[in-house]
Amino acid sequence: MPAVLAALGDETRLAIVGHLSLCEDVGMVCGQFLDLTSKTNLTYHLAKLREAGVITVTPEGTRRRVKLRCADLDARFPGFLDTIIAEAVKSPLVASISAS
Amino acid sequence: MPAVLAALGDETRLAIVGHLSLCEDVGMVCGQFLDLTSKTNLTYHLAKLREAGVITVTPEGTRRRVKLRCADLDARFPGFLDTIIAEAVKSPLVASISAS
DNA sequence: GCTCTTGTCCAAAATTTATTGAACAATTGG
DNA sequence: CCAATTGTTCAATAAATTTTGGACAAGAGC
Repeated sequence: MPAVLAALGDETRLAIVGHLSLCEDVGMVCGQFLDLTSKTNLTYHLAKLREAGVITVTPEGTRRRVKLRCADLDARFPGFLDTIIAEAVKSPLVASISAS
Repeated sequence: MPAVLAALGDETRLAIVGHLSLCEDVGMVCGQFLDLTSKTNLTYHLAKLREAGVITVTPEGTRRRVKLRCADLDARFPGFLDTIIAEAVKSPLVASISAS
């Protein structure tokens, strides 16, 4: 739990989660978050989220599909994710991703 | 919101919140958390929680009474605090405070 | 086999957080 | 007033996190 909170307690990662919540089923590809930060740094942040159990990253050709682990999180911390994403989507950083 | 998450994404502070949730109305006095860390460091962590809007600290003679801002947090992030403290109270650090 | 795209890995640098210790305020109670 | 209690402030250190750049892996398509 502290790990999940720490993972989400960062503007960049919260923006990623916020945006992932807008396309739960489809997920996204790492490159779509390049407005937020550099490619290398993105790998770092996504690793943090993955280690905390917040997202899954599955290879898909030369890409990687990133998805929010909604069901798992809701099972572990009921209601928690809903509150988080309700706030996360308000971040201006989320809009910056959508716009591109 | 990121500030709140960052504030709670720390074992020590989460333990403080967990224990405060056990005595919501009465609150606690800083000295009661000295099992967790040093006096100086406690001032630091409590400041973090206060700045994030998680607790209030009111002078009471030579002491300071620390309280969880349950109502305010629930108004800002409905359901959030409940999930947090449900997990926070499980921390062994919370038990270490109770025992003393 | 090449090349392009998409990401990762690694080591270094920059930044932020957390922790410590010594000295200092404020209040209480004798 | 004096001493004890309770915390704070400040500057310094330690440690963890974030960011960067260069080189590299792995698949896709020509």
